[in-house]
Amino acid sequence: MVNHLDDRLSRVFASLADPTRRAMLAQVALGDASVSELAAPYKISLPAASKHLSHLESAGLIAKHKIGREVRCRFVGVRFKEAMDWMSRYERFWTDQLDALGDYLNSDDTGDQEDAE
Amino acid sequence: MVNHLDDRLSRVFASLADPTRRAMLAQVALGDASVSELAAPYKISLPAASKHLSHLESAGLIAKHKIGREVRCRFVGVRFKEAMDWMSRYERFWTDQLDALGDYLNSDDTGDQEDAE
DNA sequence: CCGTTACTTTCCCTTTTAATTAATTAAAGA
DNA sequence: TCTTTAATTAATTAAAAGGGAAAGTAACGG
Repeated sequence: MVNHLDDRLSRVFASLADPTRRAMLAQVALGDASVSELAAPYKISLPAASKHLSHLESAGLIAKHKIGREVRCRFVGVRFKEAMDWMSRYERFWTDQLDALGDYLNSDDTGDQEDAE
Repeated sequence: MVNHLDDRLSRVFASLADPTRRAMLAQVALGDASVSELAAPYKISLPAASKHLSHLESAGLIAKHKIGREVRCRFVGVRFKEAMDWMSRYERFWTDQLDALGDYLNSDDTGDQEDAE
C-alpha cells in the first residue's frame, strides 16, 4: 500500500543504485545514443545492457525512440527532478549547522563532550 | 573495479530505494530516535527494522549512538549531500529548455542532431 | 526472399535482499 | 540475582535482481 510518488521514487533510486546504469545515464546525458552504443563501454552482454536500459526507462529516466532498426535513448528529466526535489527536503542538514547542533544535543548525557566524528 | 565514490553512491541510492527506509529517514530527520521508536510505525518485526537502520548506517545516512540499552539514531548529511551533488550534474535537463529541445530534435525523423551543451 | 544487423524476450542460474522466528547480548531495576 | 527491556545476531526461507545463452522479432541491404 504505497502511493504513486513513493513508488516512482523507489524505482528512480533503485535505478540509480547500479553503477552501470548511472554510467549509461551519464552517456545518454551527453547526447542521444542507441542501445548498442550504450552497451559498448561495458563487458556485459547486449541483453544485459538492454535490460538496464529498460529499467531506466520504466523508472522514467530515459525514453526510447525507434528509428529504423535502431532504438535511440534520450535523457528525461522529470523523474530525476522529482527525486531531487524529494531529497532537497534534507538540505538543511548540511546548509545549516543543525547537524553539528544535533551532535551537541545528543552528547548531553556525558556532559562536556566537544568532539565531532 | 569500482571506485569508492561510485560505491558510496550505490549504497546511498540503494538505501533510498526502499520506502520503509525513506520513511525512517524522514522520522530521524525530525529528531533523534531509538530503534524501537523508528520501528513502531511499521508492521515489520524489530529485527527487520534494525536491519533497515543498519543499512542506512552503512550507507552513511544515519549514525547510531548507544545510551544505556537504547540505540539512538541521528541523521547524517554528508553522504546525502554527496548523492545530491552527483545528481545536480543533470540539473540542466530541467532548468534549461534542453529537455524540450531534445524532444523536438528527436521527433524530427531526419535523425541526427549535433550535440548541444 | 535471404542473410545480416539491432534489439528484445525467454529461460535458466547464481547472488542478493528482505522478512520471520528463535536465540543471544547487554543494561536496568526489583 | 533474576527478570524485563532494548536491540542485535543467527538460521531459514522466499522473492527479486542481474547476468548469460539462445531463440524470436523487425528492419534494411542485396
